[in-house]
Amino acid sequence: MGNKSFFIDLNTNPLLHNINRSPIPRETLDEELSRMRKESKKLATTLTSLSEKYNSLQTHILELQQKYSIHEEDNSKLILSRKRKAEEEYCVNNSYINIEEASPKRPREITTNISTVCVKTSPSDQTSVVKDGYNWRKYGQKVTRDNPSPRAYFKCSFAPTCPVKKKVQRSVKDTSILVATYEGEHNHPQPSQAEITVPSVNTTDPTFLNKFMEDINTNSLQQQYLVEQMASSLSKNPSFAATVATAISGLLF
DNA sequence: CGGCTTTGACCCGCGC
DNA sequence: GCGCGGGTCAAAGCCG
Repeated sequence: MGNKSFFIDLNTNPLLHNINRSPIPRETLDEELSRMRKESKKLATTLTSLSEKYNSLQTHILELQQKYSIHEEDNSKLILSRKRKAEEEYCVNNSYINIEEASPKRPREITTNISTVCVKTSPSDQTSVVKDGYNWRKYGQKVTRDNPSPRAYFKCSFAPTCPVKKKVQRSVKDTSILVATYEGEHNHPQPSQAEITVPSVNTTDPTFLNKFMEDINTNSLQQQYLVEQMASSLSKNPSFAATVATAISGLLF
């Protein structure tokens, strides 16, 4: 046995075998085949485990959604005005939903593009700041009837040029969740991309998993968001599963 | 000193 | 018409 180190290319480029035709001993090939089978088994186990975790996460999300919708219904029957009910429903089924039309009950105010964003914060963080890359000026704060946490009112710093307003209030059910409601569209570029707390994720990007691993090590909030993104992508994006498999196999080897 | 936050007062729509 | 409650204003205070 001379040089025991050899290169495995997993047959990704069959042309290489034609170029390098030096004979490989059968024992070595058998050994390698056996090792690859083991690795394949390990990979299958990892994927099964990942799939199980995803399923349990999805079940959990569905349970939460059901809980929320039941609660909303109760609230609407008891105390909430129609307007407030409509506003809260924006956040029930997703973390980010665009609503094209404002409440018809307010004809005075022609508002378009109302959107709601739920942001998970650390429980110790008591501020009402949702970093989204724009600069905001707080112009009011109010304690509302249905929520003990005060609602903060913000205007874009570019006002009056920029008509965008933002309302931020903690969720009644989970005070670590900040619910930000945006009204209108910015008519200017984003002043600072660096301050964005919630990152946008391109799950079709092959380098996504590497970025994901880095993020896990640096930011727990981002970690939670990215896990949600992954769970969502597993169901919505067929190529994402392949990307995950590739990345995992990369880690294993 | 300028910009931002705080906070009480005021406005206005909605339901009764 | 009245009261309630959400949204906004604006003066005062704070901070870099």
